[in-house]
Formats: sequence, C-alpha cells, structure tokens
Amino acid sequence: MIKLAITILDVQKKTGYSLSTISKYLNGGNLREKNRIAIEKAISELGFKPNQIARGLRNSKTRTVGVLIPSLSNLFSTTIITAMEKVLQKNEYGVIICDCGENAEIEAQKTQFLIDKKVDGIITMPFSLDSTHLALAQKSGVPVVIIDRMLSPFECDVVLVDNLNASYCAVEQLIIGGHKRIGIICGPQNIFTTEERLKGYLRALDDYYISLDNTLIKFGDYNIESGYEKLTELWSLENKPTAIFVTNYEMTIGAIMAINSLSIDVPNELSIIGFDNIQLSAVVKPPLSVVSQPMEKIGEVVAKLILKRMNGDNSDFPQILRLKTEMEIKASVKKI
Amino acid sequence: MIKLAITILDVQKKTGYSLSTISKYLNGGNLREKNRIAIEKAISELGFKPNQIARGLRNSKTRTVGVLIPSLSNLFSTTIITAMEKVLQKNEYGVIICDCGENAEIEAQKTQFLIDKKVDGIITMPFSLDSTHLALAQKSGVPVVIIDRMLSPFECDVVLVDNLNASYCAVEQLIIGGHKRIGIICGPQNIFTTEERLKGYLRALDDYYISLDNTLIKFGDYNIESGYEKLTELWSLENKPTAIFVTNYEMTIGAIMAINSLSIDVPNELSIIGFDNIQLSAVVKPPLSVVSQPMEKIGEVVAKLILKRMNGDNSDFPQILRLKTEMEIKASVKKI
DNA sequence: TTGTAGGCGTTATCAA
DNA sequence: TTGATAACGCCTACAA
Repeated sequence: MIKLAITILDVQKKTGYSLSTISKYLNGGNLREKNRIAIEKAISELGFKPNQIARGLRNSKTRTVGVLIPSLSNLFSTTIITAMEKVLQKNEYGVIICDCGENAEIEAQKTQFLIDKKVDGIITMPFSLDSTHLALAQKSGVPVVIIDRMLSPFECDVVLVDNLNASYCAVEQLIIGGHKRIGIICGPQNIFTTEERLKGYLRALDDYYISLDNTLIKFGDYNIESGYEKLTELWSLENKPTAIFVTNYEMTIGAIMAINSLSIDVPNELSIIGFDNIQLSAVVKPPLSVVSQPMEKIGEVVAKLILKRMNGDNSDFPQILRLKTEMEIKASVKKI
Repeated sequence: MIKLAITILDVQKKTGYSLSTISKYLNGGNLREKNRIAIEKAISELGFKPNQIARGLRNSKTRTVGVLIPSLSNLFSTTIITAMEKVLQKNEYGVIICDCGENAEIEAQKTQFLIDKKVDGIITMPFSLDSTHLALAQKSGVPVVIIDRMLSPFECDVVLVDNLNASYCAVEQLIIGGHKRIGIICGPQNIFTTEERLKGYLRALDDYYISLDNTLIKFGDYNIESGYEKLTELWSLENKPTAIFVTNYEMTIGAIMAINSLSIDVPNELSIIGFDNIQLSAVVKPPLSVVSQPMEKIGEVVAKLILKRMNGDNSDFPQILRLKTEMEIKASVKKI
C-alpha cells in the first residue's frame, strides 16, 4: 500500500549528477563512461523506472497504439491483432485493445478513450459507418488505419482483402464443378464485407449465365448459431442447393454442425466451401474447401503501415492495401 | 497534422476566469451559476477536453483497469472481459486489454506495460506460475484480481469456478447413467483448471468404485483441433469409452466435429458432455449436455471486486470467490 | 466563491 | 559533456 515512486530525483540524490545528465543517459545521449556506469548502477539498485505518464505528458508520445474492433469473439479480428502485436512489440510499441460490443455508441466512446490515452496511432475495424471520431483523431495528428472495410468518404489508410474476387473464385469453382443451384450464407446486411462477398457471388453467376434465385441467398450474423440456422434453412428449401458457400469462419463452423446434424452427405448431396482457418479444413471430414484470408499477413501489413505513419512518413496517403485470399479446393466439393 | 491541443488556458483566455475556477467546474465544485454557464459555454465552443495524461500525472489515478489474458482466441476469456467491461464502463473506468500469446516472457512484459500505464487495477488470468510482476504491482498499491486459477503462494483476490465439483457432477451423471468406461479430454497438463477438472473426474470414479483406466484420459490444448484429435484417439481405442466428458468449449466443438466425421451415433454409441456455451448445446443435434460456467457472472463479480479494491476497501483480503457451474443434461447422454 | 502558486516526473533548451 | 531552468496540462492547498 505504500507508494514507492522512485523518480529521477532519487537517482540524482544517489549519484550526485543532475537531472538532465540522468535524463540524457535514459535517452541514449553521450556521457562519460564513468558517469554512465555510476548512473546505471544507481538506477538498477534503486529499481528506477521512468514514469511513462510523465513522459507522455512531456513528449506527447506514448509509444502506444490503440486497437478497436467490434467484438472480441471473432477469430478474424483476434488473429490479426495477435500478428500485429508481434510487429509492434518488436518496435517497442505497446497496444491497447478495445472492443465495442458491436455498439456504435460505445465505439465512439472507446475511440475517444484511445484519443484520451494519447495513443500514437489507431487501428480499427469500424463497426458503425460514422467516421466522425476517427476523422477527429486523424486531424489532430494521430494516424488511423482501417482494416477489413472501407469507410467512404473518409480518407484513410486501409488494409483489407479482395473480398469480391475471393467470393467470385469460390463460386466460380462451384460453377466449374457443374453446380447451378448455389447457396450463399452471407454476413449481416449493409456490412461492407457482406456486400463485397455477395457481389462476387452475383457476378460469378452472371458471368456464367446462371439465373439468380434469391431464396438461395441467406443473411446471417457472422456467428456459429446463424451458420447453423441458415444452412438448415437452405436445406429445407423445396428446391435444394447442390452447393453452398459460407462467407466467414464462425458461420462455417455452424454450417458444418448443421450438415452433420442433418446427416447431409458431403460432397455427394451437397458441396461446400467455407471461410478462413485452414486448420479447420484439415480437421473435418471430408476435408473442407476454404477461402482463407491471410490474417497474419494483414496484421503485419497493418502494423508496418501504422509504424510508417507514426514515423511521420505520409507518402501515398491514403493507401489502400488489398491482399489476396487463397483458395483450397478439397473433397468437400464435387463435380456433378 | 496540426496539433491543436486546447487546454484550460484557452478556456481561461476565453472566459477570464482563473484556472482553478475552471478546474473546479471540471471536477464538480461549487461556483456561481452565472460563471458555471459561461465556462460551460466556452468549453463546449472550444471543444476542450481535459488532458487525461496530465490528470494521470497529477492524480496518479488513470481510471483505467488493465486486463491481461493468455490468448484472445478463447471464448471463455473474451466473454468474461465483455461482461466485465460493461460494469467498469458504468463506473467510468476504461479498460486496457492485453494478451500474452501464451508466452511467459511476454506476459511479464505486458504486466509491466500495464503498470507503466499506471492502471488503477489489474485483472488477469495468469499464464505462467511466476507472480513476481503481479506481486510488484500489488505491493505498489495497484490491486490485482486473478480469474480462473490460483497462483499460490501469491496472496491475491481470486474469482473462479468450482471446477472440481463441476467435473465431478458431470462424471457422476454419466456414472448414474450406467457408464463405466468414461473418457475425459482435459486441457494441457500442469494447468490449474486441468488439474481441478481431472481431480473431479478421478474423485467421481473413486467414489463410485469404478476402476481407473489411464488410456481414457487425454490431454489436449484447449483448442478446436485438439478436441477433434483427442476424441478421435479415444474412439480408436480397442476398448472404447461409452461416454466422454470434454472440459472446455473449443475442444467440445472439435469433439463434435470428430463425432460427426466418424459418424458416431450420439447417444446410442457414445454419450457426451461438453463445456460452456449453452447456445451451442441447443444448436447441435442431439442437444448437447454441457457444464456451463457463469461467464457473465464471473465478469461482473471480478469487476465489482476490483472496483471495491480500487476504492480502497481492503476488507476480507484475500477474497476467494468460487462460483458454481451449472449442468444441463440433454439427449446427448443416454442411460445404459 | 474565486484566485495564486507550487508541484506531479520528465525532457529540451541553453548556458557553462 | 554537464547542469540549471522552464515547460508539458492539470489539480489542490491556501490565501484573498
């Protein structure tokens, strides 16, 4: 309970050197070898640690990056964060992670929280379409990088994947396999990725002159339950699909559970392509075909981009980085 | 790019009132109605926001709680955090979330990071058994609350569940159902929860005079893949189990996938009890029996406890709060 | 009720 | 190379 705040002053008392000399030591300035050693010794003996808050006040730099995502229970976000952190850590930046529980109001609050904490940069996967707070941060000199979606007309660096073509390729594979009734389980409506992935689906059908059947398009919630539910709905159609494309990881898990519950024979009765997590694709039987996003890569790219911005390099602003997805077709897809 | 830091000084210039009067306004002191209004107006016109860093330096209070968990890709942790945040937010505390990627060294670093950020309290689900850094924080007056495990001999507030009895009850149900060959898929060895849950299993067997077969005990990694793998291993035994208890959520998902892949008939060939997430239990067929931990409750209890400590109330220290789990037996368990 | 002054711990500037 | 001093923005005695 005793506050034992050791400050430079204590080091000063112990060594006799001035504050500025000690400060210089801390910040890697030049000083006489003898003095350096004496100070070093005193510091380690006292267990002195510079007060980061005071530093932050003085320098208006906190060497901290704020990360804001819609929800913590989403593999895509958390995997990216983990990768991102590694790079940032290597560059001696700390990370503050926030989630907004998919609530626009809280999102605004949290953005403000990060700004209040004087983070040197913000990485966010925006939930609402309102970029007011982010624009504010950006204007006041805090670089912002958005992941996974665009927030037009807000001018901002963005890192995302080529959702449209990813989706297009997956559906194309199914078409090439001879499928004509192809179901899709999308995310929530009005979400950027949902729209892009749906567009890819529509374009593929269009390009191959397959007529559209709206009953084959389902909108879920990007979670396990809705994957289960939407697959069940698709399977209960009178005119069942012969193939289904599921557009995120959690829903893919749910869909597989439904498939198993309904004892659907994959791929003989139904072909399926899922999303993300190649590990999973190896773990289920038959091996699951998946479109996988380069999550680690995204994390790294985002981290490097924000580092560049925080270093004051504003070249090519706003930078839109579109990474390519990969597709692995396995036994879960059958030619008919 | 232009730093437009508006400070109290600007408010002073605009209103003519002194710094302390304005400060008083900010901190809810008494001032004349007229002045209050004038200041309020100036503040909102200027868009002034008190600098939290400066406040932190001055008050050595940041109204921020640090949260440190082993991994972000774990439903249990993230659900607790989400619940916890709600309570903290209501009390005007912000939260800094950190994960250590299940790496002891990074865990120590992150703990230090939180201390450096001068958080007012730390909530952690420790990964390593080394409590040095936490003890340091605690000693310097930052309350620490541990969740989900104990870190003896470190004296600390703890919130966890009654793992042993939860496990005991689940296994007991299977035994009552007539099962004698009961498999268990545990977490990694030497982990607190693994040990407690295994103890419950062993004790139940013992209490009911069922002889122990070590081949029925598998240690996984608390993730989907290992659930899949360990269930497959159990099913490949010559002398198969008739029932299996899976001891966390991710492994339960994996186990279900394996069950489906292997076309195991639940509950006729195999009874199964999983862990956590009642939603899931409703979503699969047959409905899954689960032991569920009160994750939201844990979050709330933890938040309240740390709030109490941060308010200087150290009564009943160290407090060990053991919450009860719930069990729902459904069609996935069959009497034989 | 309002204002003055000093300090929280650090660093940058400038002089020695 | 080292040291004194003045900030960074805010809050709290204390005095008026």
